[in-house]
Amino acid sequence: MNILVLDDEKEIADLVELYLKNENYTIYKCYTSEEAIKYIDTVKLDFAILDVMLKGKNGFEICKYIRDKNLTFPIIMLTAKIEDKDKITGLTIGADDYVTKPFNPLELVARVKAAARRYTKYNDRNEEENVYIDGLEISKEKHKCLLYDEEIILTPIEFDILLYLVNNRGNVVSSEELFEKVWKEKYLDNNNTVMVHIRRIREKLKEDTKNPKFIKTVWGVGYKIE
Amino acid sequence: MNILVLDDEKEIADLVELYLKNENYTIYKCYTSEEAIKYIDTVKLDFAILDVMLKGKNGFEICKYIRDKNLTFPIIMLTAKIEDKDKITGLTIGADDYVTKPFNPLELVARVKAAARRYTKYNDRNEEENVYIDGLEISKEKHKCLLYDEEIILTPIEFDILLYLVNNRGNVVSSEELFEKVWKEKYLDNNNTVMVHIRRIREKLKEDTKNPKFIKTVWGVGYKIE
DNA sequence: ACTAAAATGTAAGAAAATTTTAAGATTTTA
DNA sequence: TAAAATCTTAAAATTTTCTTACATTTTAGT
Repeated sequence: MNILVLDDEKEIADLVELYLKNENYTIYKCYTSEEAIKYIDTVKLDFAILDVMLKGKNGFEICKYIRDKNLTFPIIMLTAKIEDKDKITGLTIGADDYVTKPFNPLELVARVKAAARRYTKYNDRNEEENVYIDGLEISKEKHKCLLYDEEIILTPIEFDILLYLVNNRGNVVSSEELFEKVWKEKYLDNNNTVMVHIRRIREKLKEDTKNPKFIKTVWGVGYKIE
Repeated sequence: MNILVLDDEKEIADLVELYLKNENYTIYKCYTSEEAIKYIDTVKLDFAILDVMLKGKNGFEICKYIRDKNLTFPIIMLTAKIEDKDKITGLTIGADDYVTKPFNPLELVARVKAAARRYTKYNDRNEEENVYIDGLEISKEKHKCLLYDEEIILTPIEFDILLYLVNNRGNVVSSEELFEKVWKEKYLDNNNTVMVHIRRIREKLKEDTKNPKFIKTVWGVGYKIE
């Protein structure tokens, strides 16, 4: 994840950088808004942490610059502890959260993670809500799976696998692809984890082992639902 | 879709307008409640986004004005993070959802879409004052909970959690969502606060621990009431 | 302002359910 | 028929949820 960090107080920028690098994020650190704009224009950023009060342009304007470019990644603003809370609200427009100085770096890290989590959640919400296939009905919102109107209790991973297959109805999906989409991590050695899960899903869907109705195996390639 | 946007902070109203126009909605933007009332009286609106705290009339009164006219389209309220919880709860009555400032415009767009979808799906609003589920009766107005006609004394947080679950009957609600809705704060690390409250509610509802009747846990996802 | 009671939050270990692993069995392909 | 791919199974490892006790905060009454 590429994170832009902008603060004209060198110590703070360095501190933030130190803690975030520790979480294996890539940091684009800058002390002036000019540098920040350069990064915004050239790097594919995933997150920004901006100080509100800078010498020249203030952080709010950078935030606005980002939003005006229709970039939607999360932004956290750093604000000095001011009495006037309305002012904070005003200055953090378009941001996702703010942290008042002085702050505990660990709290900042926690907020970064939380904002990033929320962002991916809202970004993934693009698929259709309900899917029907033969006797199978899957409701993403209710997190429910019905087989001939009878509820089938699936575990989170089982549900995600079935949903992915159903969303790619008609296409063959390899174990590798399934793993990377559901687990959201790189597929390394050929563990048969996916296979075991497929087995359990078939079991719960009361599939005929020799001739599955829903999840078919395409030999040498993967699985598919027609 | 015609959306009314009311916020006396010009930047926020403009930002919201920018993002919603991008989704091909028609925006009626205003900075004062007077303008808003003019639009409400003259335009056939489908949605409203209202700031709770305005200089003159507050957004809640506008919300009430809309509901008193028997208009049932969805309303999302914008609230500052700082305003105290009780006040927010009071002020968002009659609204469908709220978003705390600062917010990511993308999140707002997602919530608008979700509220609109729900609205068109079931056009009957969840406006009833009392909810009955099996032996459980919840009176929103009286802030009371009856189990087989016997009053169960719930603390404010317990009541809010139960109410939220009941209002989302049939859907699974994650701890994270529950926390953000009830506490109106951003959910950071995995605290088990929600879990402990669920436990206490179950206890008061005399749930069978191994097989709860009302609040079911959906493993890896959250809780739900059917 | 002080105190007691109630409400809420935190943390740690127990319990429950899921997920991974690994090894042997079976099926398919060439 | 042998090799490759997939399936099956069960136990081990991990994750999530539950429970409990206690700490802290808030509220209400003097």
